[in-house]
Amino acid sequence: MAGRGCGQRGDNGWSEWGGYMAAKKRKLEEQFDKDCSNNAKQLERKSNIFHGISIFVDGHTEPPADELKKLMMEHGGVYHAYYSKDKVTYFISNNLPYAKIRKLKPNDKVVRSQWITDSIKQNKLLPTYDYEMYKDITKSRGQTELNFKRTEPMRPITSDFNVPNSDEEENNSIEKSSSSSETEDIQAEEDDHLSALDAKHPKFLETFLKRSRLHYLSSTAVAKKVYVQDLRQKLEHRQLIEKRREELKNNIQRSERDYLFKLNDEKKDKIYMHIDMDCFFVSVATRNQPELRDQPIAITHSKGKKSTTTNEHQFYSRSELASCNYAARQYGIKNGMYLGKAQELCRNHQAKLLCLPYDYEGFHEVSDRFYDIILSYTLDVEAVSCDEMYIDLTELILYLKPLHPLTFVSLLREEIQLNTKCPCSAGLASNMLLARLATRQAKPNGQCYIEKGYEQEFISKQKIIDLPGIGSSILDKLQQTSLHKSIETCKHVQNLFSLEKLKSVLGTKQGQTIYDMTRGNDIRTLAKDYSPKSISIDINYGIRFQTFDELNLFIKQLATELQKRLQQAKQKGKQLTVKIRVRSVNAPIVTEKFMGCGKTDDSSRLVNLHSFTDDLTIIELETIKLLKQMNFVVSDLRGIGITITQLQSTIKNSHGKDMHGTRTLFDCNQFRVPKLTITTDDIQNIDEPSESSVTRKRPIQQDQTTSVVPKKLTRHDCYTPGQIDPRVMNELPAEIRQEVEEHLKNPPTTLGINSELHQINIAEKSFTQVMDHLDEAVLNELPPEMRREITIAQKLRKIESKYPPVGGKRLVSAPVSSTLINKEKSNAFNVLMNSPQKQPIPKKTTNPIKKWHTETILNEENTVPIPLNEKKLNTNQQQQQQQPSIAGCTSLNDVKLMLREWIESSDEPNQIDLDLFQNYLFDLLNSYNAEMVHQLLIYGLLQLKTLTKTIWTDNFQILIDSVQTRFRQMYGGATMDLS
DNA sequence: ATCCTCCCCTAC
DNA sequence: TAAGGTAGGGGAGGAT
Repeated sequence: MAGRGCGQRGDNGWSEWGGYMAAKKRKLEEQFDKDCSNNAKQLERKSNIFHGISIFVDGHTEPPADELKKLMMEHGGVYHAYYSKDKVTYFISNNLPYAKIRKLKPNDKVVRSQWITDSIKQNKLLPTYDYEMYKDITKSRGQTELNFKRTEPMRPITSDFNVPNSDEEENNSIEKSSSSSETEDIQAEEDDHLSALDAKHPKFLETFLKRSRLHYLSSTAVAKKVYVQDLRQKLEHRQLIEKRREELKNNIQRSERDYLFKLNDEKKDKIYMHIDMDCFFVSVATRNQPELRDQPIAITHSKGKKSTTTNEHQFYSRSELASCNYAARQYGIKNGMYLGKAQELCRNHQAKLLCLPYDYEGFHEVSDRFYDIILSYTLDVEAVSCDEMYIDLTELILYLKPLHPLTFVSLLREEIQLNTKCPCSAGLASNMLLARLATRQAKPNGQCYIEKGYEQEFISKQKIIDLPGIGSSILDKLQQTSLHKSIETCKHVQNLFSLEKLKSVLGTKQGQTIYDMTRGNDIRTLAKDYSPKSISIDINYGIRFQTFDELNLFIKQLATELQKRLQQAKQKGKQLTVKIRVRSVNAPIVTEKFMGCGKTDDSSRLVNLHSFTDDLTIIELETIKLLKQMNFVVSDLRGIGITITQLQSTIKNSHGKDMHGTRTLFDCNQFRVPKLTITTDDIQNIDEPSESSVTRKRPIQQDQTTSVVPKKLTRHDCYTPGQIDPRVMNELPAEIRQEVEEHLKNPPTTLGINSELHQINIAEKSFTQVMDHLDEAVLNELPPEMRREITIAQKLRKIESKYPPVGGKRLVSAPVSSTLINKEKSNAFNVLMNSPQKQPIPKKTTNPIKKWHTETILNEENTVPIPLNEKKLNTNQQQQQQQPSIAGCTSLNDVKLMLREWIESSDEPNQIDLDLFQNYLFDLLNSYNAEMVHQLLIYGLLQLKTLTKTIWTDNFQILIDSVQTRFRQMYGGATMDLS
């Protein structure tokens, strides 16, 4: 993989950086390279000849890429820093290797840079024909494809000291095991320099996650927990277990040992097993070449270094070892170590480290087999990770009586070995802690049973650092308390620390835990009921942004991924935490590890969401909001994470049925629209899908059939205007509370309207609030007619909420609205109320404009625009004090950008979008920002002038007319001058 | 005294 | 080059 941008830059446009540039390394230059696009934004627009044209520059060009970038910006075109199959229309290059051509779409044109400069000279867009480099690109593709499809097979790369004759059969067999389609893809990406380097690249997140070992570990751990959990519900599986146990019982030949073993089941003796694959990644990668296992092996992304002529100027690789085998460990090599370091250790022993690539497909396969074998004997399993679990063997051993546990375990391990070609180790003991430590003792490829009577002896000699949950930090704390004595084993702790001492050094819980652990005590039982407590995404690699815009774009991707995870887990959360890592003041800008985060200062911030959510936009907006509260320089950002906590399952509970049933989570009293009498409680419940009890203790997760207990309101709580949190209500002094309730029942604005109408108003509010919170997934499943009804109602609602009475004059409820509300038989209504997923969502985040480019149901809608006079509805809504916004944009510039993107991206606007935009302009007028309205309309007209989009122009004119009408109403007949 | 937020630590 | 993710437990210290 060639270094991106290596040959792209001349000195052009960079004189301002002068000596700075000269002083820094190429990697640093790349960052400023990205920055160029920002500078370009401030460039003067000279023409629009490249309108609708976007380019990607590859390789060395004249003028260089930076200059081309600038030129494109000045003349209305778009420059992409990365090649994207979806976006780039012209590939600019003066010398493009064939290897890259195959990456292009058939219609992509490879054009010489001169096309750009000539076009500018003549001030018009010239035909590309004379500048195209590979005119027959489409034709030659078939051929190219054939030539390039077979990618260079992955081979084991020996670092430092190369394996002699590395091209021989030995390697071919390895190729076989590792040249999955995935590795082929990766290889394909690597052989040109278009791959995703940092988080600015649109594909970065995807490629990163695909390759990240840590992501693999955490995601598979969760997957296995879920898998075991699900299997427990399956009746068929219990039958399988019975069958398998039967077979086992019949097939074993008992030895003397078996008859000697007695499990004292009267004393309720327990027997736990911990089982773990040995150096999982390496074992899998070599499962077809076990003979390799004698030499030191590691799994790395880096291929190590091929050339081994001398030891001088060896490149020190910062690629981390995902896993290394025991042969490597004997030299002090450890998982997570930099490859460079590991190579050094090997070199010290005149050994060579064999670096093998990741084989994620194989990991999955082996992991699945490993689990399925064990699960075919028992479901008393707690999944720890893809290659590790705890098993409560008590019941199984009683069943297999008088079989010795270790006899069973050897049979089991044998089966695993045969089936996966990978070794594993197991530990047995009377509790989970000892079982786990026994495994460590057993490794590699062994088993160990700490029998009664040997437990104290065993635990005494265990190292503190080997206890689960004890890391270097805690060890340090312990050692610092008695500098003169070495504290290494459990025995040391037993002798030197009283319970009180431990608690004072480490805190109550940790102190107690360590006190117990060092004595071999552990009262835990298998965690059988898995439900996640948080779902999150963290990226601390490749984070390099120059502008907030770039960051925002990445956050959108993060939010999208997080939403996906929430939905897959069928969870919604009520709390969102953003965590950032910012380069420490003294840390170098260019990190030691390529694209790493270096030394950082970390901080986090959380917000309590208004309701349980898995909504992309809410996540995105709340994240950005929190980020804006945190002080940091964007270019110093090195890591970012979003965590959703306070989870609630969205699937059916014990009382309800799912979507296709009749009752759902949503189908609770609090979501029913009351018929006649309404209390303030009912209104509160719309906003707060919680049980009323204030006494239950957090955490809330135990019972998913009940909702969350209200938490105290804090400064972070966010409520939309017009909504009152019940907790606030409860805490108000009685007097004020009464007043507020009174106000809710009889808002001043409804004076003179009879009481029945109040109730309708409130009912209407409830219903429309519910409607606001529907998401497109639910809407999509409705029949078109219903959908339309709802969409119209949503629009009404939207408009209603945005139009406080003008000039003190109240308008009467429009008929549309009340019929809709009163029509309890209405299909749409019923379906809505039975919808499973819907929870109230803060209104501010339901802006459908977000869907401009991800068109969902809205563009299918055949919605008739609603005449202005029908839109004015009676409302109790409080006046919104916030600055009007659309799709999260408030500043003139942002809205302009969005407007431009909107116009450019479609041949004709869809009605909903137009309405939303119109509403937004009205909002601006209402907040006396006619100037902005004026500017936006002018800008829109200007954009349309350069295009020939008739439908657009017509629609935009209609919009302008409406705005003018509104403007006249407000400003005594004056008209905006848009000429 | 108890809760909450913002960390830190650990594990795979 | 390189792919330093995530879930969960728990402590410090401020807020209530």
